[in-house]
Amino acid sequence: MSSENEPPREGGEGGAEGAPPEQLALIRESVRKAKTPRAKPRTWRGAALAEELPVARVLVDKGVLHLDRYFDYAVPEELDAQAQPGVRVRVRFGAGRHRVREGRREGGGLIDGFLIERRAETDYSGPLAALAQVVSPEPVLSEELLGLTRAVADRYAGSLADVLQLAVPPRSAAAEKRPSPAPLPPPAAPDTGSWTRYEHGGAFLDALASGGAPRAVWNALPGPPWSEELARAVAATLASGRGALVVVPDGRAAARVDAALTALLGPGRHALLTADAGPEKRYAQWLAVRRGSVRAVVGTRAAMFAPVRDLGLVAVWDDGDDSLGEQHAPQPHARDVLLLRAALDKCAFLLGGFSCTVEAAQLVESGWARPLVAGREQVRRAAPLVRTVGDDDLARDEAARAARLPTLAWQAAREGLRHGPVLVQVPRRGYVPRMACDRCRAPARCRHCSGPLQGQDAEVLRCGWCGREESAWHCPECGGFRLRAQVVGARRTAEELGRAFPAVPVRTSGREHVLDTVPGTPALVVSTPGAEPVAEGGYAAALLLDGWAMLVRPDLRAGEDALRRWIAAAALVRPPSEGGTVVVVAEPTLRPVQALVRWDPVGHAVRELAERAELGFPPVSRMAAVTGPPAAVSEFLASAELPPDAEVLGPVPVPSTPPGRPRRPGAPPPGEHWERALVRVPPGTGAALASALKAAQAARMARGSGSGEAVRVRIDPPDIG
DNA sequence: AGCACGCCGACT
DNA sequence: GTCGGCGTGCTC
Repeated sequence: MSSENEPPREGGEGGAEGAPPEQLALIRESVRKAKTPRAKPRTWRGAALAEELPVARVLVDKGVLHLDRYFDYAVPEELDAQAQPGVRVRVRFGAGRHRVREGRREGGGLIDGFLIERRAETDYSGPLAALAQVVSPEPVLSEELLGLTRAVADRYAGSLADVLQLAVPPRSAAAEKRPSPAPLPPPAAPDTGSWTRYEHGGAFLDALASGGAPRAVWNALPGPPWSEELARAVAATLASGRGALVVVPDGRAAARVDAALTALLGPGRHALLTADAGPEKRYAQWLAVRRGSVRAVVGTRAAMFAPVRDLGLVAVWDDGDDSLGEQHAPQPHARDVLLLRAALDKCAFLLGGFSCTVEAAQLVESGWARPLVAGREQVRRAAPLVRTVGDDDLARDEAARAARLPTLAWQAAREGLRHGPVLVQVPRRGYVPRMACDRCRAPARCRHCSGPLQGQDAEVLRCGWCGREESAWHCPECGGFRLRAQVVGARRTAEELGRAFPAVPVRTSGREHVLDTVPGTPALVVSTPGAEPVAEGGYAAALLLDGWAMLVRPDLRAGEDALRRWIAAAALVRPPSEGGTVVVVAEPTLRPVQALVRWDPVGHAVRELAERAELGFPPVSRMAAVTGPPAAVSEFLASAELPPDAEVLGPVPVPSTPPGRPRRPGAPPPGEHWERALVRVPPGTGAALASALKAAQAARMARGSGSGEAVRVRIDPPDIG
């Protein structure tokens, strides 16, 4: 545009004449201060400024550099109408824009941003640049969404720009052009349905329907589908005239809730927000929600930011599933984002699952949420019979050694197949099998560091801790020199079972081919955890074969995770009145195994929580990980003004990525040595820790690249040993 | 991150 | 008096 940046006419900008004089004066003053050689007042695009509120406060979308600062821009008159709070804008940003050549401002690339607010004046002392463009008049960033994203950025010591990238989907002009459908009136309140199985279940639904904001941790029972119960909670909230949001771990679960909502409410009352819809369709759905055409949302983790109007309920299902943790900075977890939403919007909160995380138990323990559980009688009626096969049983079991499967499992499979499908849960292929002595079953350990020896694909034994190769292993217990894998891959188990029951079809569900449902006829269904299909009428039996592998992981969550996966599979099995049986191959004395047998995931989580509190572990204490080159980490920690009772653990070296495997975020680049320190603060100090770390990051960025390399700060690191 | 500004030494 | 080296700091 040729008129851009032309020197102004003497006496100011024609169209701005009627503006309050002090506003214009301020803008003109800021222009006058421009460090141009022949400082003259300027206009923008040769045109006038907006009369009212001529300043636009903009969040410039430029990664982590600026952290949470806003920048003020002048609003040209022709953008006045479109430049509303919440719209996407484009601005010039960069030091280059002060370069003056032939009387024109140049340089500074065009950058995307969000218009945060319109103001009468600026507190910036330099000259304001003009908004270059309003990308679209759609106000995608509402005040509520801004408040939420800011709270998430604070909680996770991240930048607002990073969180906004997660919260606002990329624009699709085509989707914006299409009008969203007219909203439907609120539906009638649903009946209580199977919520009567839970103590206070009916009261919870009533509270939702009458506009209340109850908060509950819901331990779901097998039987009537959880998706249907969740749909009822959504319907009750809609009936109150408010909106509802449900976040689930994966597309399969979202499809189930979607189907349940359609069955209960008919089409048009809810949106499905998942990645597999494709960007344009997804944006159209998102817009329909933002525009208020649709009042309810079900989706995967990115839906946690969905701009539902007048939010009455947020719900999350199976919060122990790690896909509810965002992969992108600052890695917020859906459960915690929805906690923030419930607090900010003063709406109802529902955290449901067949199992129970320590975080969920903590919400109940602290009194913030109330338990929504079934009585023991209901549990006994719904949960299948669980039997265990421990090490002693295995040692005595000749058949198990010969055929990899314990006798009890064979019996359960044979019996189950007479009545319907049998589920076989096997470890994921990613789980490197650990090795043990073939004769006495003593685990094979590294002779240097006692780490676990693992069998690679290429038949090479390698220590899982120090990485050394072992070529001449022999058992220190019994002198044996033959090894066996402790767990068997899905394919081999499937083959073996198929041979044993030649008349029965074998179906597999896993990484590549995930089955959604299987018919209720006899079949062996071999599945990895999380990929179990739902069987029509329920499975007659389930064999959980990976107990050993799940429990030995050196992870705080190993027990909770194992229990969660077992219960998820066992919940697909018929009730005991129909002969439903589960066999788990794991030591019956272990706490998660006992919790499965008694079907008491809440009790398990409560005990775990007590232990974490005693040891000062999260989520009772809040932790943050600081990772980077050793010098950078120690410099960072020295410069950070941590809360007074913060405790620094480490730093310890970060294990480097084994060659040939993809580098995970937070792992050092090949050839570099990184360290990680953990910072721990007592309960209630989490916010102070996050803000201290954020401030230290900001200071570090401002100092520039000269004084050392960047460190990564991660609140609530998931993989602490 | 770019990118311009500025202080200081060397050269026409 | 003027050119240009890189160190420092800002981006509305």
